[in-house]
Amino acid sequence: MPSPPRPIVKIATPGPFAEALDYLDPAGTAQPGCRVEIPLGRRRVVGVVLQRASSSDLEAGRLRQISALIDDQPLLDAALLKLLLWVSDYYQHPIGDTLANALPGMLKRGADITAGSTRWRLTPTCRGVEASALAAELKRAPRQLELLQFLLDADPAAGLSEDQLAEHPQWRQPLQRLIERDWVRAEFEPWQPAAAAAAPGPALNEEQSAAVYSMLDSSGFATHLLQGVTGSGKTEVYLELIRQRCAERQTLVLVPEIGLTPQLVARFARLGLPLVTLHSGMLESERRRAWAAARSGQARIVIGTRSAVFTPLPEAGLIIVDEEHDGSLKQQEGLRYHARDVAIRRAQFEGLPIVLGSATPALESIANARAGRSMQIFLNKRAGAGRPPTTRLIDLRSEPVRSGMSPPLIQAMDRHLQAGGQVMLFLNRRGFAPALLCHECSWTADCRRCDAKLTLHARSERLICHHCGAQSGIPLNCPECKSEDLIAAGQGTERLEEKVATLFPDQALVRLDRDSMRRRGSLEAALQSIRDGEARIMIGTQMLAKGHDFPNVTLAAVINADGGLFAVDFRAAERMAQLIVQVSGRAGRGEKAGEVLIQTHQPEHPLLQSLVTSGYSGFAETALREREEYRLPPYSFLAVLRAEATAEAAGRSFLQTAVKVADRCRPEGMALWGPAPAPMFRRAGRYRYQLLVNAPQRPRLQQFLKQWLPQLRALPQSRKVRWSVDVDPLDLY
DNA sequence: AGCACGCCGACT
DNA sequence: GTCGGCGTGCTC
Repeated sequence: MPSPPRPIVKIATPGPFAEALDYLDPAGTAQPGCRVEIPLGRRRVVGVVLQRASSSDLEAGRLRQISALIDDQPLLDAALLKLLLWVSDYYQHPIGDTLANALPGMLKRGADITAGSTRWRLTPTCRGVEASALAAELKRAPRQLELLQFLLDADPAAGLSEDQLAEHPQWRQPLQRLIERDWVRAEFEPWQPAAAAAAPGPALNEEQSAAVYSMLDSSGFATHLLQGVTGSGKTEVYLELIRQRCAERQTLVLVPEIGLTPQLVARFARLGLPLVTLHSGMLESERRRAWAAARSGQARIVIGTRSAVFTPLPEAGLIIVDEEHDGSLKQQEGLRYHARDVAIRRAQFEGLPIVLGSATPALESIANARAGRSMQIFLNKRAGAGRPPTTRLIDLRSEPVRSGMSPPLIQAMDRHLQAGGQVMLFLNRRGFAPALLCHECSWTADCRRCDAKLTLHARSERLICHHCGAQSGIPLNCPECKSEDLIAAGQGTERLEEKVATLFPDQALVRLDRDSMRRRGSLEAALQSIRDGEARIMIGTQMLAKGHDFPNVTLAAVINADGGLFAVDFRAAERMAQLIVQVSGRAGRGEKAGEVLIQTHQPEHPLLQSLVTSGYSGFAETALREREEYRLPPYSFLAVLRAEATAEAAGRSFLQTAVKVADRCRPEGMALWGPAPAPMFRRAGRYRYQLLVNAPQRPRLQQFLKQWLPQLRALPQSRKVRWSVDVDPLDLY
């Protein structure tokens, strides 16, 4: 008689396992989406059940049993599991680690999913005793007294959360003693996400209403590309759409960096719906709580960064991806997913409408709209008083430039400052100067571990490598020829700040970059001083360009636009155009007319010309033609195989083998480019190579990767180099 | 990824 | 003699 089928579960396990591992579940209680504790080698780990099965490819004797069931209800619902399996498959990433990307840290480690929190409070017993008596009793227990004082200082109604308590050094032992005295007690409180009072917003203009109306005019899965110029009021369109379409359901809002957009969160709060945010700056317990509130359906609006695309939403009704072109939506290590693309897939699986919003959509998104895969909606008018700024190119070849500043720029700054406007200058290079060189022998200060020049930071008196972080002191004379004639070459924000300070000594100046904003709260302080009008001139990197609304800025200038025109990376021009448009969006948001100046050595460059004369759409037209001609995305589909090692040739040799393997399974029309040294060959002491796979269709690329990568994993060589695949790469370095 | 096993060099 | 370096291999 055949033995009855044994209850087997397929479990996604942390580790480099491409597939799920099989375990026995004799009780048969582990449902898909539940976490389980399982033995793996000599350890115990937390895995997630993907599937129940009645047989296994593995011989029966090698199967082990689940040690414990953690969740009796699935933590991840079927829809989310399906999405995560798709992500693992599409990005060629181990399933266990894919799921790890979707779960808050605490849940990954097996913590309980309580949609509430433990609050620590003083008991009535304690409150009934005089403070002096308490102190007397704890005379010989100073740590308990300190902790008690900490609790006394807290709001008695709110008490202290576990996290707040953990801020107190060495809290566990004294807390235990205080509990034993019945002076302190833990109370569990079911948590409700906050909902502010609903408040009316501004009335929509005709264009905004039309946008909302056209997005309402669809059911089920539909992608809407909302291309709205800066200041056109995209957010109001999102809010109205939620009000009309999604008030009874949950809305997921993805943003590139939440730290930079507290204003956005504040505006969504106006809906009067329970709202949570999810981003990396939160404490782990806060993340778990927000995640749980989304999963329970209590949170109706979930605003989060990249990984929030994996939040469980039992009653999802709408997905919004704001600033959909932004590169930080793509994860650049480990599971290299693009949150926008995953969101589109999720919307498709769950039959939801999705809105992609941007003033400067990714060329992929524009191409999708043209191909009829999404509906493109334009907001061309600035809402309120703002008018579009005038844009002018400054030809650096015909101007005597000093420290990056041309006379026409200086004159324009003078004019705008005299008129009471604020001025913003953009330079995508922090530090004082991007190179230090010897005037006598042309020695340059290079990074020892990278193929890069060290950046001179004058303020901190260091030479810093912006690629690996290595630092050294600034030499007084040339290490080669001993000359004292060392020159700081090129422009950084620090030097620009110094120059502008001498040109406009009476104007308050603020510099915004990673170096000047290192201290907590300094960004908020700087932004406030700009909004107050206290700062007159702002100098900064990208940081300054993103999303902030400063009504009194009338002049915005790009100090050097050349970087985007001749870079090795085919997306450099797109990024430059997006930056220029974002920068332009900073000028003239209030009542006064704005002006935008762009300094360049290539004013006649077709991409720059089309951008200035016909705006971002004109640029996109030109850029898409170029992409089509060179068979680049969105007219082809890419994957990069990267390999690096401390030995100089190991990466190349692995990729050469990979090419040989590919030749055996390469489908029609597929091209392999390389292996070639990465644009920065040596970085952080490792030699880097890459191999580009270019396919005419997405399914063809997928099919190829699925045959190719398992063969590469099986190569003995593959364990001697560090390698990774990047499907739909954004950066090619 | 972790963890053990195993096989070579410098120390109590 | 052993402590510990990190190469190699395995985990349902």
